[in-house]
Amino acid sequence: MNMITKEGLIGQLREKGLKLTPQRLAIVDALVENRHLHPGARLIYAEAAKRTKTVSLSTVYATLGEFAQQGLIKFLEFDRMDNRYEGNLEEHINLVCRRCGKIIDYHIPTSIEPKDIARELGFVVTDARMEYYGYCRDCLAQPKEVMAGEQTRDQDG
Amino acid sequence: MNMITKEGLIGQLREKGLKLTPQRLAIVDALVENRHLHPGARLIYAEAAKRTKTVSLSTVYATLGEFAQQGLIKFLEFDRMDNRYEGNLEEHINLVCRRCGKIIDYHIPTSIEPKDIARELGFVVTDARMEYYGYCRDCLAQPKEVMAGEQTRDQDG
DNA sequence: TCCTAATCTGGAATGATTCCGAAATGAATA
DNA sequence: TATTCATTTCGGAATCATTCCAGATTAGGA
Repeated sequence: MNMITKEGLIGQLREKGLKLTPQRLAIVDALVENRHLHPGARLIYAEAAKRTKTVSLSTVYATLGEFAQQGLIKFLEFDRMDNRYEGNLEEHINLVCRRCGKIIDYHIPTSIEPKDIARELGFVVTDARMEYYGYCRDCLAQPKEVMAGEQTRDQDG
Repeated sequence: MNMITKEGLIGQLREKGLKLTPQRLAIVDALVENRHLHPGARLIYAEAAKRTKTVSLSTVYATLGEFAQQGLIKFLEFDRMDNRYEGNLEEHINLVCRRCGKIIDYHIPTSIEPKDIARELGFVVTDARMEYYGYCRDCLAQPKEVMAGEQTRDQDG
């Protein structure tokens, strides 16, 4: 496992010489406590706001960007207008439910070898990202009527 | 292979009862002729505009959305503010170069079995998407100085 | 306690995408 | 060929996540 923890993140901030501001600590908390949700900036903002007197959305964006850049968390470009961040740095597939939006991590048993790609195409892989879209167990358990007539997204049926 | 072709797309439009307007034909051409580029809406708009008297960006968006919804092309949610569409419907990995932005298709030799996921998690996969980020051969061939100091993106290092 | 680079902030700006009502037009039909 | 109308197109406004900015604040070393 390679999940973010409060201590781990704070330790890394110290190592990298980044200041420990109340805003950052609040964001760290929000991040860790919601790590399984693949939270977006808005959620982190809302959660962080509960934990400190002042935080602005600008700060949340800047901080998450900084964290991602430093490799503390992973940035997911997603969902058109709602990016997400994740604390699971392990290689895995994100299973994205088209109905409820929930994201489930699925550990990859065998992955495509970056070495093969480098050899074949000369392309050096630095980062991967995989998503399978579909319907999660909970949503499948819903009565049919509820599922029917629901467009998954505007565009990509 | 399962690449889009002009005849194929037009045939499908007919089958599905969609009208063949000059705008759509121009978009079809733009799509087919740039299929290896994973073009975004702006590019298609620019290319389509060369091929017909009138096209609006709204129309391009609507049309690409319609095509994707009908399964003629695949919609890629991407790049924060610049989505892409692709004509390669085959299962593959998109190799995204962090420097020049080029996207190379890499055919998947062995993929993760949706059946396994369904059995283990009850998650039914309807659609997949995989991206490996890194540097393409051409960019790696550049002198080091050019590569140095280049941030891949704002956020996700 | 001082000092300064690092941070924070609110609001304006950005830019892709969507929405909307009205005008235009394929193409089926008479 | 003319008629008809559901489909498509259009442009411009609206949306909305994210970024930018310039000034105010502050963490933390000296």
